[in-house]
Formats: sequence, C-alpha cells, structure tokens
Amino acid sequence: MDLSFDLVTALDRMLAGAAPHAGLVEPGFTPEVRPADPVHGDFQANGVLAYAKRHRQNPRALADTLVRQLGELTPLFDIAIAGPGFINFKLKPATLLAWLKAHATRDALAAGAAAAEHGHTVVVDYSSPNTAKQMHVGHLRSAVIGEAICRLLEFSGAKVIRDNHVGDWGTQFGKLLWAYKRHLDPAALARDPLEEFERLYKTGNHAAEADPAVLKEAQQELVKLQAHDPENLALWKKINDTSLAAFQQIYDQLGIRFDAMLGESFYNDRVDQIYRELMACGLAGESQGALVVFHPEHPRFKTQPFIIRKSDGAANYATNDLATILYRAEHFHATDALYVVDKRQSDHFDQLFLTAGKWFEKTDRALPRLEHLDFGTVLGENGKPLQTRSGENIRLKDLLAEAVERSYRLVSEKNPELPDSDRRAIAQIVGVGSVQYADLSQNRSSDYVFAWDKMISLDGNTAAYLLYAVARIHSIFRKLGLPPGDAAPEAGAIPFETPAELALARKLTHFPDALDLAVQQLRPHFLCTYLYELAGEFSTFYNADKVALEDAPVRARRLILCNRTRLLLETGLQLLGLRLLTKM
RNA sequence: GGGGCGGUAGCUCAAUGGACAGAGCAUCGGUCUUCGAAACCGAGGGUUGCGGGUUCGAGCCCCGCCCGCCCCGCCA
Repeated sequence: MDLSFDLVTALDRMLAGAAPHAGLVEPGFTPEVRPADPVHGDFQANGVLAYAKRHRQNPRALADTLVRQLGELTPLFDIAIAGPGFINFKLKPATLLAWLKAHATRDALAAGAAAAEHGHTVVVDYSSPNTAKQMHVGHLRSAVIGEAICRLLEFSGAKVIRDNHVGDWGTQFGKLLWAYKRHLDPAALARDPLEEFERLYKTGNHAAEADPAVLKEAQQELVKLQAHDPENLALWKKINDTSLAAFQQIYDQLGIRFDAMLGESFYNDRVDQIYRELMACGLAGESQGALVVFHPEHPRFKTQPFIIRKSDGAANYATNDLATILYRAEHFHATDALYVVDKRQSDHFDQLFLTAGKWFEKTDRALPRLEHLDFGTVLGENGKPLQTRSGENIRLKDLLAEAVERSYRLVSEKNPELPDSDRRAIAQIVGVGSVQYADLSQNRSSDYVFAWDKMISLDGNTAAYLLYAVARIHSIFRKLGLPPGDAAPEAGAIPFETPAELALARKLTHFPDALDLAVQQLRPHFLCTYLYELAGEFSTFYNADKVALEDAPVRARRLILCNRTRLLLETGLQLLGLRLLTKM
C-alpha cells in the first residue's frame, strides 16, 4: 500500500481485497473504514460487526481472521482489535513522517484531493442580490458560504462556474423609475448613487402605498421598461451598472469574482419556451388565471401550486429559475447546479426541482444534480434577525467596516509597535476574515447569533486564533532566517517521538478526512473544526517542544511539523475564502 | 389546519448508526530570564425536551407528545 492522500479509501480497498482470503464473502462484506477517535487510533474498520451478526459468527474471532490477512499493512500501522470487534489502525511514527514528506506542497495536496470531484461541472448560484438596493446583512451568508463551497469543489477537482443570479428585473423598478422622474436629488446622485436610488425606491414605495394612482403610474413605468422604452431602459441600465460596481467593492473584500453574472433580465426572453414546453408535456395548467404546476403524488404540492406565470401574464422567479436550469444544462453542460439560498425558500426549491425533473424527463434531457444548499438566519443577540436599533437592515459595507475598525483597535492594543500601515492591513484581513469565519464555522443550516466580541476574539474557534497560529509559524522561520517553503532544512529528519510531536503529526495526516467531509456534505464548518483543532495541536506542540535547537535531526522533524502546519492552515483558510498574513 | 427545521453543560455551538456525548466562553487554579503569553496546562459543570420502539450498538433512525422558529397562490 502506498501512502496516498486519502488513507481511508486506501485502507478500505486493502480490507475489501483481503476479506475473501479471510472467508468474508457473501453477502457483501463492507469494511466501513473511517477516521477514529485519537484515543483508539487513526482509523477504524467497523464492518465485521454487522457481517458477524448477519452470519451468526463471533465478531472478535472474525476480526482476528481478517487482521491475519493484513500482513502488508503491519510495517505501516499498529493494528489492534478492540471492544466488540472494532479493528483499529494507528499510523506508526515512521509512517507519519513519510506521509508528511509526500505531502509537502500545495500542489501535492491538490493532486491528492483532485480525484474526488473530477469530471464534475458545477454551477454554483450564490450571492444573487437585487439591484437598486445595497447589499445588507441578509446577503452575507450566501456570498461567504457560496464562495467557500466553490473553492472547496475546485480544489477537489471540479470545474466550477460561479454564477451571480442578480435580481435585476424585478417589480422594484416601476416604483424606482416613478420616483426618479419626480424626486431625484442630482447632488445626492453624484455623491452616492446607490444611496440615492435606495432613497428614491423608498419614496416611490411609500407614495404608491398611500395613493393608488401613484401605484398605477409606477406599474405603467414597469410596463414601459418591459416594452423597451428607450428612456426607461437607459435609466435601468444606469441603475444596474451602479449597483454592480457597488457590489463588486463588497466582493473584492470577500475575495469573490464571478464567472457569470446572468441575472433575471438575461432570462427575460427565454420564458416563453418554458410556458410552451410545460403546457405541451402536460405539466402546467391554468388555475385562477395563473399558469401553475401541481404535483399530484406529493402530499403538499398536490394542492400548493408552483406558479410559473402570474395572472397578469408576467413571469416570476419560478419561471426564471426553470429557464436558468435549462440554460445551465445546455450552455454550461452542468453536471451539478447548487443553490446557496436562505432555507426559508426550501418549498420553492422542492417544487422547482420536482418540476424540472419531470420536464427534463418528458423532453428527454439529462437533468443535472440539483441541490438547495440552505442556510439559516443571522440573528442579533436578542435572538431575532439582526437589524439596527431602528429596525433597518444593516448594510454589508458598514458591517465589514466595523469589523475592520474593531480589529484595528485590537491589533493596535496588542501590537502597538507595528507601523500604522501594517496595523491597517492586518485589521483588514483579520476583520473581514473574522466575519467570514464566524459564518462558516457553524453548520450552515442553523441560525446563528452574530456577536462581535466572540467573532473578533483570539479565544476559541475564531479566524484570529487561526491567523495567529500562522503568524507565529512565520515568525519562527523569520527568526531562523529560513524561507518557509524550503525543503532543505527538513532533510535528515528522524521519526517523531514526543507526545506533542506525535499528536500534531497525527492531526496533520487527517486533513484529507476533514476536506472530504466538508466537500461530500458541502458544509465548510467541518473544515473549520479541523483547522481549529490543528491550530490547537500546534500551540500545544509549540509550547512543549522547542524548534530552534542544536540537535539537527530533531530540529529537522520539528521544522517539518511547523511547515506542514503552516501549509495546511494556509491552504484551509484560503479554501474558506480568507486572506493570509505573516504578522499580526 | 398542513408542512419544514430545531431543542445537547449557565451561555454560544460540535458530534458520518459506533467505543466514556466534545469544544469555546464564563467560573476557579497554575505557567513568561527560553522560538510571539493575542499562547499553554489543569478543575468543576450533562437523565442529549418527554415517553415508547428498531438495532449487537441511538444525541442521530421510526411512532406519539411538549416547546421554539420558519414556510404555505400570483415578492424573491
């Protein structure tokens, strides 16, 4: 057995191959190899338990027979049978060293990881704000989680297409255009256009609510826009361009760059085909003046309609999303389409995917794997959705600015001797990274409480704690005058001996397990948990064992531990979308 | 009314049907003449909402109940 990146899979294959020689055959023995609790070893195989039960055999005796067939593994692992019949595998110190030598660079890690998603073309639909409005805290999670998922999939070998499905064709434009033509403040427009658009939208909205005549006029503006009236179309374009430029400032801070920006307007002239096809294949029918799809086999959707054309004849987001699936399948040849969208829209996606599945089947098309990657709400410390004291949505640019400002104050307090420009740069990385990491480190499906003090803190599972570990490693290499990626000082290393060395080396070799879990479930928090534990093991090691010592072979092996910890922390943080630093 | 998600330590959260349910915060107590103490080490703290069931094994799966949040026809 070679020391492959993915030791779980390698062990699993070994056991499956050895099983017939131990008499484990029908019906289908599966080794069930998985990472183990460190008190038991590195990996455990649980498969003999179920097999022994099915065949009324003694599981411990069966495990023993199987282990006897694993002679090839004994130079690499300590193998033990425990409890009712678990087989435990513990990497030997020399094996740990060999694995770490074989995975010394980012390229080596990427080469190992790339098998998992090879051959997949994944469109990821995330961020997707509405134009003419500023991005607010409600847009945070989709952007942050979506970007992390893109990076995880890319690293795992997928071709990823980042698609920002912006809401650039909504009903908001009627009211906005109405107000623009009557209440525009040119000075405000010049100063901060998006602010002014937002004010105008609110003006129009209030006016329309107060006066049905205004509502009618606003609807007329929308009709004119949709009929491609030159004046309204030019205004619409200006509003969108302004919005997208403002969005990009946020995306730049979050490290996001989209491959496609195909908003609702792009699909505007593609919806007629949807109506035609869905009616032709008998899926859609008229109900209360609207065109809808029911799913008779479904307990709820047999009565809860999926509306694809409103009674006024206009398309809505359902139509749009159907057209988008078709485009992604035909144009991007997507094997997978993922939607990073608020969990409150799960009914919509259930109906969308059901409808698309039947439609594609009836029209003999290949349906990509469609998945709604839901996420919970960002709550304030009162347990309610996070808002300003006056009940407004918190703007994302203000939220990020506050994170940077708080980090600046902290860096200045902890490290006042650094030049101000350095402290500013560090605060930018720590502040934005703290917001990203707080969002990612928790299971995306749950709501989470937004708490500044915990987020920026150096204590606990935070970005600052991880970045601090990275900075300390860089500091070691600076002090020794060694470039951090250099392999030469690692030569002559002898296998690990101290408890702290062994614990850290062991943790390092489990990076693939964490990555696999995060990618398979598309939940970045598994990677966060791992990185936090890794940083913790490093801190323990750093505290217990001195690196810069005279004994060359010991120093070499400790430098390997430092360098690999740095490599994995940096790689992991980048996969999450964070930027890196070397001092803080 | 129908449905979705959740309820785990005082608080915020982890835990792929596997071994004794783990972290952080907070509390209490230790560690800087030594590579960055923004750190480390240790202690206490649990009937996993309640009741049944399936399983060699359940926080996780099934059934019932209680509580909370969210969704349920033309917003997205």
